[in-house]
Amino acid sequence: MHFNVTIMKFSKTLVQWYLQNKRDLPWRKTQNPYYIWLSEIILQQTRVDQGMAYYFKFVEHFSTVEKLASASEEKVLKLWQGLGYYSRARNLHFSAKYIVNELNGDFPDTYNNIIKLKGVGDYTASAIASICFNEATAVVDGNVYRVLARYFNINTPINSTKGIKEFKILAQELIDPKNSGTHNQAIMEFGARMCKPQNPDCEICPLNASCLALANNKVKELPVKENKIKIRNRYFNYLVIQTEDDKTTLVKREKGIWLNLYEFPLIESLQPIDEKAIIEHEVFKEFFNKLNVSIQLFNSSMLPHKLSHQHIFTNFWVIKTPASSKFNLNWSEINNFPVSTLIDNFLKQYKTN
DNA sequence: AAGGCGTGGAC
DNA sequence: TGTCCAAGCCT
Repeated sequence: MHFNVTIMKFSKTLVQWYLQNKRDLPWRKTQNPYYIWLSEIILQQTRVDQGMAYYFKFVEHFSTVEKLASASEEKVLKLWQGLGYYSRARNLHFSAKYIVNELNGDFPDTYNNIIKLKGVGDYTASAIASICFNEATAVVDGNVYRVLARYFNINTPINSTKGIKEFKILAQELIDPKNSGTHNQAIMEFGARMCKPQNPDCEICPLNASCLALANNKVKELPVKENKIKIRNRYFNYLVIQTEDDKTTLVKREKGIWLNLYEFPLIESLQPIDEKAIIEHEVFKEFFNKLNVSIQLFNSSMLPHKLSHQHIFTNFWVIKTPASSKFNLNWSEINNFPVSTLIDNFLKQYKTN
């Protein structure tokens, strides 16, 4: 019984702090599940500051789930361009079509049905169910892991199977069932603004008197995370075709990173390769067999593009050719295609030359 | 279950 | 500079 009192105090303290300190964010003005869904997908592994402009763009272009569903995937990906984790956009679009075509346009209104949407996992289903439908399902995101690991001094790795289960159960015990949406947003906002990863504001924290990590001087060690990712190096050689009549060619990526985005014809290698190797490569021969071409490296040294899990070193080879029916994309239309930030950065440089 | 999947801000 | 990691999900 004493523990229950503590639980209620925990939630009440968080919610009280939240109501006084919450940021004024656009998705906090609505309980429309479509908009909440949109915001939650955009904010997966993404900071509010980075996602905000995309939220406004999507609300403006797709004010309803029907409008999103009837758009082309290319349009959706183009609007998503620059935000990363593009499977979010593909799944968002897929699920919009599912809602319109299979659910008669009615957004699912329970955790169990919301989580059936592609791209929606335990976190997002809990967020939508609690915020929009007042279902008492606890969210566990990076903020919640941190707040709980510190407050209860838990050193189970948060990305282990055991940790995922343990923290979900704990979060579920702590939720205020009468106030689940606000509770969930409160603990996340608290983690983002007070119990920050670096330099948390423990001195002024409303929970500092009962925080076990603070009492045990473990704040900096928590939460524990295991399995550091290994970074692999990749070497990209893009064939930037420039015909005499100002045409070029883009191709759609068919696997791995940047799936369904567009890029120039690509020769990839495990180690850097030189111009001779490019010219002798099959892809090059396919495109330029018997054509009179000149080849020039655009960048002076390989351009590093660092992702969280791989480093891509890129050369952009500008290849000038006579007009050919093989190359029929006008340079003026190139901005209609969704491309990676790597390609986008190149295009900005190239066009100003 | 472990690895793939982006980008950019903070320190 | 490198390192961490952010309202995670999928396979």
